[in-house]
Amino acid sequence: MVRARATVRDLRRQNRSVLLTALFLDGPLSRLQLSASTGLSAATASTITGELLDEGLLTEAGSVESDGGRPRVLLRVNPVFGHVVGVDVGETGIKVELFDLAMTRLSTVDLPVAAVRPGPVSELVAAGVAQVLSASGVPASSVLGVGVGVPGTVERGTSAVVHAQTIGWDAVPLERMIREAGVEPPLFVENGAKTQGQAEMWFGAGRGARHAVIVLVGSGVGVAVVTGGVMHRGATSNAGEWGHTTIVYGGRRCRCGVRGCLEAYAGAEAMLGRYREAARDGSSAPDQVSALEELLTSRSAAARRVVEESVGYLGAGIANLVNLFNPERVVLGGWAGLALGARQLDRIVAATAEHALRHPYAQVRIELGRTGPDAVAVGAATLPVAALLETGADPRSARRAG
Amino acid sequence: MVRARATVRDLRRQNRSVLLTALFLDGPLSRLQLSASTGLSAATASTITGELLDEGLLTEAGSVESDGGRPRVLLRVNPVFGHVVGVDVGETGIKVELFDLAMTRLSTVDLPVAAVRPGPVSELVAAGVAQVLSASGVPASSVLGVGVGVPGTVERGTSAVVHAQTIGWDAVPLERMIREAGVEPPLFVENGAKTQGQAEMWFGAGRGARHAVIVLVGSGVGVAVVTGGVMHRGATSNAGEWGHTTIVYGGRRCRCGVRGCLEAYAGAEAMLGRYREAARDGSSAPDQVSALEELLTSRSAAARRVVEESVGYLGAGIANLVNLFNPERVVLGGWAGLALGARQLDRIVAATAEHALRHPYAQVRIELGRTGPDAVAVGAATLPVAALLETGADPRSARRAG
DNA sequence: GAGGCTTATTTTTAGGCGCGAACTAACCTC
DNA sequence: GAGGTTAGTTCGCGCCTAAAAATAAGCCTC
Repeated sequence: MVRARATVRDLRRQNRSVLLTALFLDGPLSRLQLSASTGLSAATASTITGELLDEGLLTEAGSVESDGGRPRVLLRVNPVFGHVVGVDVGETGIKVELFDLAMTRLSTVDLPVAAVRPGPVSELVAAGVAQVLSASGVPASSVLGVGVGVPGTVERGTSAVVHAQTIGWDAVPLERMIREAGVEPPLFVENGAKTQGQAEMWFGAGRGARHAVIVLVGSGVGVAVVTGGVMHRGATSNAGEWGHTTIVYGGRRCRCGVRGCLEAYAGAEAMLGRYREAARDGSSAPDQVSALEELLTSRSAAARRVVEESVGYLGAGIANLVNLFNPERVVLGGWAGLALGARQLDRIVAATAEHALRHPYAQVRIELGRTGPDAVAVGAATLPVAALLETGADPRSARRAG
Repeated sequence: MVRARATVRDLRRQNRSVLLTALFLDGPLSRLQLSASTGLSAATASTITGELLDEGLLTEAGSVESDGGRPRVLLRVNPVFGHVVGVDVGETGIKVELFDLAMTRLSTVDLPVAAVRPGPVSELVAAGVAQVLSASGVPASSVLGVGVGVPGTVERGTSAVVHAQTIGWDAVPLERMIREAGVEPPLFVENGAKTQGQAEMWFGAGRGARHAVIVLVGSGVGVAVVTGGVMHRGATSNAGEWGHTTIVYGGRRCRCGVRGCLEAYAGAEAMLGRYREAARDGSSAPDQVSALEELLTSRSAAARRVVEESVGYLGAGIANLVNLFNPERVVLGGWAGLALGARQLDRIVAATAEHALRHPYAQVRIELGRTGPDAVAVGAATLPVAALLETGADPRSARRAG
């Protein structure tokens, strides 16, 4: 409600941003189409796109013949104006990916990690960034930014600080550390669930929704909430700790120490834990992923009961989000969420319907996620792109040339 | 992220809005103070305030001598530029209040209601509005808008529609009905918890916070969530149904039909219900308010256990909000919330601390509400004011003269 | 009590911006 | 190649804010 004052320069910046965003999200468009879809006059659309073409942000992308008139020239964001890097810092390894501005993946590097300690992780990130650049021949000066998705919450001050209880990170100044390890482009550190949510919003099942909840079920559970097209962060970027909301007051003890957290019931670890307790036949699976697969396909009564209960808890948890946020879309993602959802989406939806209020439930569509295994990295790479689009790539603010 | 295009007219509108909002919220200010606090140049602050003075939106409010220079002339929002009406539609009666633009209460009317049926309610609202106007001699043409706080959720389309399961309202076109009952000024229908939250944000314990959660415990429980200074509404204005989030999976059946809702544990009705079950000595109190008072002051073991448990459930519920929204402030309000909080705030805070994650909890301050019993009406009256401030009282858009 | 000093506000000037109208460009059909 | 049609550009206008200059309105000192 309380906005900041604005000047004519802000006007231009905003309209540049609007045009650039329209072109980025809705592919090649002619100047007149742009004018129609943004509401700007043809004159203004023309002068601004002219400016953006001069600056190298846009390129022409062929033309479309029309029935009897001058053909339209299609414009698009120049894929090689700059590049972006997305990094997924996981508990077992680091994935670094390089994209051009059309979000085409140019290079990928996977680096295994023995112990997720901040020092070595920062070094590996820097090494990975260098590797993807040299592998694809992209000069470092062309990189608009490096996005980093991390487990745990990210506090954004002058320099991002990471808190991740589960891997023992307490107030780790990761942004500074990565910078000191030799990464020069602007850094964007963000919680992995939020970067993955961003990927679903731009390229996956969240496309087009203004109010959406992206539920991520992996070993634990997390959520990214988008309201009014904006990712929800809260006062200190700690928002969205859905996994540790109480759903069974006085229930099972969670690894965070509290009783009855959703994560103690609905994550892969919790499901497998409850299964181990229920059936003493001991899964032989080597890792969580195949263990969950085994649990989900098992026909034993114990397995089926665990799965059924988990579906119930997850549905209730989703219903809580539906009641609180009233989204138009819920996207179920994360490796465990996709595995569970592939077989049980109907029943998850039914459990949600059972626990949610009729009215908000009637507004929502619940879908499976549609981004691949590198969603965290893709989402991380969108962060510098989002920054570029939001500022309208204002040439007056400091920016590295393309 | 995706904004709309803007023109020079939007610029002016926005800067008018910024100045007007600064004056409304931070009392009388001189032109130069305005310039400093908004970031606008002194010249612009001067021309815009000149315009607003001409239009009657502002008045001079004395001057302050300075040490050796020209004294500053203080400006303020003209209290009699227009008036606003706030209506609280409750389950037992309707309260109508008239304010000037300085939010000074000019007149109040309380109308008892036998059965909350939409038709009679609309008629009563219209009658109440007419009464407060004639009582204070304010002409109807001076009323900028009438805000109406209602139980249940409000769907805002071309005309607001109310859903309130608890009182049997299903898709009631209240806005149209009130209009047809003879209320002419613009109508602003909103959920009562949200209007009360708005009152706390502007005049109560929420002042100054950009991310806040206003928890309302009455007969049932509700919440208003403010993120980034904006009241959270969701896709169809149904957001914030905290009372029916599951906190005890499979627990007590709630009046909404689902098991384990927070409202089945933490509202006054739930507390009294559990008390009746626990202690068969039967309260003799004539109404809920005094019954709760009795419960809270009773020294019986049963009463103390019920209160203690309720504090735990409420704390867990608040912790869920803290984890999900990461607010800087939690305000506990509502008649039952204030009664409970007056004696047990420490223990509610402790219960919240116990259930919330360390980090988001460390950012939050939990306080008692500071608005009086007419908070819903005051908050409702702020709705037209907020609309006025947001549009910058643009004289080009249709508006009734002051 | 006149001149100088200080601070507040208004006026003037300059640089931008988006829009609408008029204009040019590039194609098609007959 | 004339006429028609659609796409894109140019130009003048009205508005906007910022910066600089001018004016207003007090206080202080000698």
